[in-house]
Amino acid sequence: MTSYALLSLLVIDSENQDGLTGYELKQRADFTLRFYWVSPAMSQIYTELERLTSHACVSVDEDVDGRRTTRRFRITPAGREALDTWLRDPTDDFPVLKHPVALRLMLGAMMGTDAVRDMLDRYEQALSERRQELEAVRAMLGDRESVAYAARVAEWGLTFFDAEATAIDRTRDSL
Amino acid sequence: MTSYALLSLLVIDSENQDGLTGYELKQRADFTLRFYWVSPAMSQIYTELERLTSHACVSVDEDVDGRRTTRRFRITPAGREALDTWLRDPTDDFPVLKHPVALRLMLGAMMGTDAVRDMLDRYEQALSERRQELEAVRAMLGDRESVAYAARVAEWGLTFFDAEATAIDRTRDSL
DNA sequence: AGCGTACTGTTCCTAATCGGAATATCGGAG
DNA sequence: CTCCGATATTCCGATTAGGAACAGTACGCT
Repeated sequence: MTSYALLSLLVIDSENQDGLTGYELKQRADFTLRFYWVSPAMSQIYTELERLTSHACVSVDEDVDGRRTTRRFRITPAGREALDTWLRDPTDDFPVLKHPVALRLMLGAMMGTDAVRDMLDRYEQALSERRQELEAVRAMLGDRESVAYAARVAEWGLTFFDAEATAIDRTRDSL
Repeated sequence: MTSYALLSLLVIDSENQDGLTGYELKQRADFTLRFYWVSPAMSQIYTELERLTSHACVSVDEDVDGRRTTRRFRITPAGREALDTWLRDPTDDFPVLKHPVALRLMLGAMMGTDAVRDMLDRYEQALSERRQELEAVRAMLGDRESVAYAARVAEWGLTFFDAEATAIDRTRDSL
């Protein structure tokens, strides 16, 4: 799955002819991918790139910058095709949510009402920070047609964050 | 993290004096834990139980049932304490969402509007099935005080599902 | 010029998690 | 008594997580 996520980052960047380094891919992942997926570990990015290269889904350019050589990766036509096949595969699986707050809330009786309230407050705070970050991404995308789908994904994320805020309020009211 | 999830299942079941087998834990996880976490693989359940046993957080009863011996696991006071310490730890991390639909939506321009619509329809369908399952769990919990927190977690999940439905609608309207 | 330091870029290591297949026993329907 | 589904555990390989370690680069500062 992660390989498709990386290919998608490479496609999105592909107007830029230079390609991306593993390091840059990590940065892009940290910037947007993390809102609806996870930002893969460094280690995984490089191993996936290795694999994608061996499948000819990405091509590598070795840049010699003085004393070190860095590698820039670009998606190949074969990579695009693999991505396209995956996009058309109708067996999309269901989203996975790992929610530490819910996990703890389950044991609210053991925590006590005050500790639950504190936890909710902390989560509310963290949530509003994330929301602002995503809002900034959304604002940056504007209404340019070329990034319309990215904007839709950002909107989706904002809807999710708002629902979380609602859930916090409802839970607090029920205590 | 998974070990705490298992401990929480054992705590919740602990009115029942018999304890649970690994298999039963898997069933409980499939039933509720999957809505706000993941249902761990068999392999992981047994390895975690092994580890928890070695840390004296769970105790094991070997039941000899005819030709085979099965093991029932119960949480120990030390296990409760470990769980309690974790519950009071204020460093709860942020929820992680892995959303395949959003990942594909990002490349909507490559999919084409029709394929995007189809994907949204399929997700809407899958979502309503999940919602019904969770609704059934919620109904089963009723308003008994002993499961009030589980009910709150279920409500939280329903709020999430409703937000997903909203996001689907908004995305569809924007196409 | 030399120094410090933050950033860029890659590799490496370990642990945790995933996903089921394989195995084997049990319990009940017919 | 036989078959089949449920119970129970083990095993395997692959993927994912999370950073530390290492090395070069860019840039401001004195």
